[in-house]
Amino acid sequence: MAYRETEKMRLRKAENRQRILACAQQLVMEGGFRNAQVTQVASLAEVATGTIYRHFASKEELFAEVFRNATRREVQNVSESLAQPGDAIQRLELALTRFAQRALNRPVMAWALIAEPVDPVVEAERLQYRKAYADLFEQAIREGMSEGSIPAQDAGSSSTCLVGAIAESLVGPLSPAQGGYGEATKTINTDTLVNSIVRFCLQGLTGTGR
Amino acid sequence: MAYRETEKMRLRKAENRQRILACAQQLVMEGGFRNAQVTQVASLAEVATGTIYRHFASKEELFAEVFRNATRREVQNVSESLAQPGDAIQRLELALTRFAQRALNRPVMAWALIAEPVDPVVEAERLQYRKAYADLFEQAIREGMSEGSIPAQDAGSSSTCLVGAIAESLVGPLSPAQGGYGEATKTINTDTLVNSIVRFCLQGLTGTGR
DNA sequence: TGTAGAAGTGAATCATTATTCATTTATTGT
DNA sequence: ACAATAAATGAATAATGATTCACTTCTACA
Repeated sequence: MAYRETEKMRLRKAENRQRILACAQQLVMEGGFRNAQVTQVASLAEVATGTIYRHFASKEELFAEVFRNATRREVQNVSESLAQPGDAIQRLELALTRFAQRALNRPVMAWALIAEPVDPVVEAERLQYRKAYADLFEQAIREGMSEGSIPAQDAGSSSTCLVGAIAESLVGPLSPAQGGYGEATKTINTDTLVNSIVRFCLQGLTGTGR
Repeated sequence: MAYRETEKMRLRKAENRQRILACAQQLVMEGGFRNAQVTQVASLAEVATGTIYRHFASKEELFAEVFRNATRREVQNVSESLAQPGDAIQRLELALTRFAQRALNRPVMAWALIAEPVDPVVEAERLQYRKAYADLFEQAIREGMSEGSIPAQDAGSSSTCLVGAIAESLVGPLSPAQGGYGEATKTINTDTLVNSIVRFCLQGLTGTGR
């Protein structure tokens, strides 16, 4: 008798899987989920269409994983911002600012994650992902309430409002229908925009202008 | 020679067109855009598939019009709320409250208008529709700034934040993935939820708790 | 009643993509 | 080298649904 899966082989398979994911992600980054077809992914990854299905149960699963990966990084970033030193307000300010700036720097990907119409499985991921942000914010708000920097309130509702306010504020600038920001306008308005959003959000939380 | 379009005929055509629109809307109200196919619309309206195409250039056009109609009513409602007597804050409070309550009363339609993934033409309508709300809010904020009930701020950014905060707060409750609100929970939590959202929004604008 | 023109019909067609699977190619241990 | 097994291939198939169009039915008017 003969074939037994060897370490080398397991590694190669893992690499292929990774490459497929990376290529799928690249396509999303370039043109959103809409023009990332299985065939495209395969040809970019230099494998046959059928190979994709050796690694992923369906297109939806593949792209759900792409979504999760892209998202994990963003959530991680927010999480780290909220773990910096400072009171809850300062940390939330940092997190919101960084989130917005990162989105504006990778507009197509951000739009795909935040607002692009996607199929139901990916949409389910999106709901989770928004929930993940909201949970992080909620935690920070609770901490603020304990330490006294944020007045008593329904932390859950407030956190959802934060997510919504920032997401909506980015949709316009990010939306390809609007052409996104032109390169020229970009650097000029980004900071002002981010400032206004953050101001509104913090004020919504604290009831205090700065 | 013979046929000349008569008044009676023009009327009948208009009625058919209307009926098609109404049936399409009904389907959206029942199951969102996703399960509103041209064939379904035709059969519900008791016309042949081909007839749809006598009245609308394409499926996308048809549903874009459905979207516009549904939307017009909502925007109208907000507009009316903002035209009530009272200072800007009071009027905004009314508008936000009514908007949220109406959405929670027609959850499937609201979800379709606010958050369901839709094709690009309808998505373009959605952006306009969100813009329409934002514009109304922006106007009210400006009035508030003039009359002194709202402190100086970027009215444009703030209005977008309002739209986002309220939309996001509704997505969870409305989303069919979450099953929407169960009937039981519905009446219990609706008011609390709406209150929290509105509180956050007004505070975001004014920097003042109530 | 005849006929020119318009409206309505719905089965057939087209378009787009995801998915399959019979076949080929690679890998492993004897 | 060979047998046993797994991985890779990609053309063919399947599925979904929008759209068309040759034909039928209806309307208006002389």
